[in-house]
Amino acid sequence: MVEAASLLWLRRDLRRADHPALAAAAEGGRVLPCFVLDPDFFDDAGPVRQGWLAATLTALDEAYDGHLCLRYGDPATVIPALAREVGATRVHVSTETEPGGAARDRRVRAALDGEAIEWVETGSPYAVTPGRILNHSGGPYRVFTPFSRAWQDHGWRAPAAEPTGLHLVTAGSDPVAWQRVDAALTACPIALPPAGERAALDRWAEFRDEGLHGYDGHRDRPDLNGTSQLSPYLKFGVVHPRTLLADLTGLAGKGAQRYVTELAWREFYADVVHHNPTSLTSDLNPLGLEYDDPGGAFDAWREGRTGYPVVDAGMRQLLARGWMHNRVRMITASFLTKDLHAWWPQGARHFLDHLIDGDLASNTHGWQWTAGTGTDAAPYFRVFNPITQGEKFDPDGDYVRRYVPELRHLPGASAHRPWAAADGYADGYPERIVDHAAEREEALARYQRARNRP
DNA sequence: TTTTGAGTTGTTCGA
DNA sequence: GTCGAACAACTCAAA
Repeated sequence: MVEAASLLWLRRDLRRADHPALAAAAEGGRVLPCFVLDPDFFDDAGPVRQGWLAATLTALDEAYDGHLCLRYGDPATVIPALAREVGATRVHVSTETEPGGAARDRRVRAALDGEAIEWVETGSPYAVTPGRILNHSGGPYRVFTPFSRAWQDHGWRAPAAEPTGLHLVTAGSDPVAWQRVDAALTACPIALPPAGERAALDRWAEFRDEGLHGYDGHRDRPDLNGTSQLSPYLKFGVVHPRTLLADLTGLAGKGAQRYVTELAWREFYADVVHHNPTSLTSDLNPLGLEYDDPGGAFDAWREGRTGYPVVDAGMRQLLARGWMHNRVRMITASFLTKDLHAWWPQGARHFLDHLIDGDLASNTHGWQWTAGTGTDAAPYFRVFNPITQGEKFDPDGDYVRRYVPELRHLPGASAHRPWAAADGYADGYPERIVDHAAEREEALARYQRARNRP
């Protein structure tokens, strides 16, 4: 057993490069990098999210040259015990801003209190740590565009330099913990993207050099491969947004500007959650709408058999890939909230259970935006039409046919209207479970009633 | 303090 | 088929 001056407790910063907490830890002597499989987070995560974390941890251990110490248990017990075990006098972390993680950190700090072990926070998963961007009245922004301007004006630090003279040490991992990781890899029901930092940076370089130019025009097209596909890496901090922003700074063009704006959305929603933690589970702006329990219709939505092709393609893409195109996330979310009249947390939970990029703040507030309860006082009349949205953003029907084999016999855009084709239902595609025009009227009527209620 | 302009991503209808 | 107007009222941000 080699003693370590510091633990580097990794959480949403599972990388080596551009890592301020690693740099800070390295300055103080030998470093033990560790990760805690927290049953509160891990055990109920579902096989897809567990699988992606497991693959990421396996790659992380390689990135740290096999030095990653993995333990299973409550961090409030595990971290102080590990620090004692290796004689560490400091625990270095990146600041956790999400309410659940922040509460966990408070418990761990309390457990370290009597131990003469210092807690050091350096950096966060964001270019600008949530809470730093304030409006002229000193309060938080609740509208995206002014936030985005203020965030860009504020700017961010350059990427952290690679620490010199880094000396990593090893401590025994909990064998049960690695067994759980291996089991999660085996049990993962979907094909995962390549995990780890090398894969993330390669993906970024490819997108930056080849995809960014067409990003502004293609990002809304689920039939094309026009997005960066970096969200699963950003979720665990395998790549830091500041790394991307540093690359984007010198780049002109609408694609680069648009990509910066998309990163700003991630920061905006983290900021909104920082100032409104209860918005993770309830309406940011309670409207007093009447909601339905969609019952069996919820299962049809979940499994992709609503009879609306682009909705079903999206829901099946989610189950098959652990990922769904952003445009289709909005269409499917609108369908659940406006056509089936469900309360948004029911859908948000399903997304979070199946997305490998499931980010609590972005997912929740994406849903709240669609439902009309979130930021952006949404016009009441914003109800997506799943048919025209499909025809507009999947104009050749390629996306639908890719994920809905029952519609592969329908050419071009006709895949969006099987009811209009003589043989539209020949391969067993289900009939529409609701009439969109009627449910749109119902949704508008509910908004009207909520508005008139005292 | 008051006022003014704006608010990611839409749909439908009628000319 | 294309295009502009209408679709509530409200909240937010900044001058």
